[in-house]
Amino acid sequence: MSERTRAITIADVAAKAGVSQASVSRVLNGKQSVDPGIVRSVQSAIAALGYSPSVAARSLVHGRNDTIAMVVPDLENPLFQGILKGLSRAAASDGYRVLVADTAERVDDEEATALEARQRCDALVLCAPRMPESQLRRLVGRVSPVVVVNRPLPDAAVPIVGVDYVRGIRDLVDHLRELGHRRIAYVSGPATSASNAERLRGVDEAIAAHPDVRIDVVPGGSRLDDGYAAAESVVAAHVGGATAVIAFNDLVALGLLQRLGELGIDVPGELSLAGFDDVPMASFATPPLTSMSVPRTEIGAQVWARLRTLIAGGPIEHSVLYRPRLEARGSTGPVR
Amino acid sequence: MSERTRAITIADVAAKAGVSQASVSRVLNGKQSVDPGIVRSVQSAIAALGYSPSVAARSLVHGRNDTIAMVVPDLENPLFQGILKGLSRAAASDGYRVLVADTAERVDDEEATALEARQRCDALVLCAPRMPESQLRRLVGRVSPVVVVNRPLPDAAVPIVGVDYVRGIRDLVDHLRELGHRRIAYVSGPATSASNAERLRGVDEAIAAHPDVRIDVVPGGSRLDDGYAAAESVVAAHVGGATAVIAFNDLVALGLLQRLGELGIDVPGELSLAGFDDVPMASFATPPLTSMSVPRTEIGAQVWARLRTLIAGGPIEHSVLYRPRLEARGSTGPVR
DNA sequence: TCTCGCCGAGAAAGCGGTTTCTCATTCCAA
DNA sequence: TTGGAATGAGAAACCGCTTTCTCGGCGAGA
Repeated sequence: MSERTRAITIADVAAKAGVSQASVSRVLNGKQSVDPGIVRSVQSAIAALGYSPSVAARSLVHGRNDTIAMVVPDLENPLFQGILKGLSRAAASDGYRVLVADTAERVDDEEATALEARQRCDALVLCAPRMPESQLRRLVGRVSPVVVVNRPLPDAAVPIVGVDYVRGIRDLVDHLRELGHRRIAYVSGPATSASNAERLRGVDEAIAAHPDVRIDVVPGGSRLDDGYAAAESVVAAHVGGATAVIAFNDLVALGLLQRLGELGIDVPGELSLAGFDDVPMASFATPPLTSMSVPRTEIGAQVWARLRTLIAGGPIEHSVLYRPRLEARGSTGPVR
Repeated sequence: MSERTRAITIADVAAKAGVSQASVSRVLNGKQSVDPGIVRSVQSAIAALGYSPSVAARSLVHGRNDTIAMVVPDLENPLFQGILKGLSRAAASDGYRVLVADTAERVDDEEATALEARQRCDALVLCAPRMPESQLRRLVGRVSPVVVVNRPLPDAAVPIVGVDYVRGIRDLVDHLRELGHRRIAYVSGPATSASNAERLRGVDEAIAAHPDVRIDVVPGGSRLDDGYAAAESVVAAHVGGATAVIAFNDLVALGLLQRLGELGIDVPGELSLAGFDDVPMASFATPPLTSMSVPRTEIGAQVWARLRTLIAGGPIEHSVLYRPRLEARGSTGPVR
C-alpha cells in the first residue's frame, strides 16, 4: 500500500467550493442561515470529496465527545448486560455512544479505571461499584457528571438508580411465608457486593417483622458454579429444618437447582427455591424458577435520562429505586 | 453551583512550574530527556493543580484516540457478550478501550452505525454482521482497520475470526450418528445469520458424508423463546421419525428442552438434544445439555491481536477459524 | 584558547474544526 | 436620498496538546 493519503479536511472542502471554512462549518451545522448557492456548492464539494468531519477536532473545541462510559465489575452478569443494553440504546437515541470498562471484579482497579474512562468521556456510569463507601464518595465528586447504579450512597450529590433489594427480599420472604415456610436459608452473594448487604438487611427486616420466621445465612457467590457449590451448605440447612431457600441471584439459584436435582432433592416438594433478577433463563428452568423481576433495560434507560440531564447542566434528579416484582413460578410451593 | 471553572490546561501547569508548555509535554510523555529539576517542578505543579491532559487535544494531534468499536446485532447474546469481554480485556491491556454499538438486529442500520462508530474510533470490529455480502464488502473497505467476526468473506482484504460452524455441525452429527441416530432435526437460526447458513452447509455436508443419515430442517430462531416455540415442529419431526435434535444454539436448545419437558417427552430417552456455543448455563440444565464449545473470550482476544497489528500499520494477519469442541453431556444418548 | 557539535529548553506552528469579530451588503424607514 | 439596523460571509482567534524549529550554552577536540 502506498503512503497513506492525508484525510480531507474542512479546508479542502472550502477550497473546492470556493468559500471560507467558516461557511462550510455553518452549512454543516446549519445553525445560521447561509446563501442557498453556497449551501449547494458546499454540499456538492463534500459529496465529491467524500468528506466527513473530524470527531476529535470537534471534541476539542466543544469540550465534549458525545460518549459516556459504563464501569462494571463483570460483563458476564446478565443484570449488567441488560443495563448496558438499555443504557446503550437510550443513549444512542440521543446521539451518544457508550464505552464499556470491565474491572473484572478487581476492586483495587476500580477507581483508576473509572478515572481513566472519565477522561475519554463526557460522563460516567458506575455500575455496582465494589469499592469502599468513603472511596466511592470521593470518586463521584471527581468524575461528575456521574450516575451510580445499584449502590446506595445516602446524601451523596449523585443520582442513584437501583433496585430495592431490601423490599424485594421482604416480599420474597412474605411469599414463602404465605406458603407456610418458617425456616428459610439465604445463600448470600459476594462479600464486596453492596446489593448483597441490602439483601441481608431485607433478611433482618423480614425476621423482625415475622418473629415466627427464621432465616439462616449460608455462604454462596454470584455465579452458576457458586450456586452449585453451595448445595452442601443448603442441604445441611435443610436437614436442620429449612424448607425454603432464597439465592443471591438467579444464577446461584439455577446452579443450586441443578445440584439439588443431582442429589435427589425435590424442588419444590422437599425444598422451595427462589432466585433474584428474573434472568431470561429463570422461566425456562425445571421447575421454572420463582424470582424477583428487575427491569434491567429500563434501569439502563433511567440511568441515561439522569445522565443526560446532568450533562446538559441540569439538576441532580431524584434517585429512583425499582421495586422488584415477584414472579412466582414452579420452584416454590407450599411447605409439606 | 457557580460558573463552571475552566479546566486546567497544560499552560497552567507550565506557568506554575515556570517552564514552557513543551517541557511539560516532554515530562508527560517522557520521550526526551529533561532536566531533573524541571521534571520535579513540573510534577509537583501537576500534582498541586490536579492536572490531567485533555484526551481530545491529544487525539487531534495524534489522529487516534486509543478506542475501538464493536458493532453487534444483539448485546444479549451470550456469544457476543463473551467476545466483548475478551476483546475488552485484551484491548485494555494495551491501553485501548472498547465502545459498543448495538444495532438491535436492524439490518438497515448496520452500515450507518458502523460508519458512525468508526468516526469516533481508531478501528472497528464487526461482529456477525447481518447485511448482504456485497454491502459488507464495500463497507469493510471504508472502515479499515477492521476485523470481522463470525462472517465468512472469502478473499476480502480483512482478517476474519470465526467459528467453524460447518465442521462443528458435522462433528455434532457424527456424535449423534455414533449414538445410533439416523434421523435428525435441525432447528435453524435467524435467516439473516451467516452462521446459520454455515450450519446448514454443515448439515448438507453431513448428509453427503453419511447417506444413511437424514436431517430435516425446521424453523427456529436464536433465543430461548424461539426454542420454546419451535417445540411443535420438533415434535412433528419426532413423530415423523427423528430421534435427535440439533438446535441453532444453546438458548434455542434450552428453550426447547423446557417445552419438551412440559410435553412429557423424555430427553434423551425419546429424543436426544444438542445445542451450540456451550453457554455457561448449558451444563446446568436438566439434563445437562450436549453442546459444541466455542472459546468466546479467546475469540475476543484474537480479534484484538489482529486489530492491534492493523492499527500499527502491520499486515492483514491470517484469518482464523476455531473448531468447536464437542461437550457431550446428558441430553444426548443412544437411540432407543 | 578557539571552534564545532550536541543537547536541552523555549517559541511557534500546526492538528481540524467552531465561533467570534469584522466588514461589506442589503433592506427598510425616515 | 440617506442613516441605521440586520444580515451574511470571510478572516482570524481559539480549543489543548505535540512536535518541529531555533537558539543558547556547554563540553570536547584541536
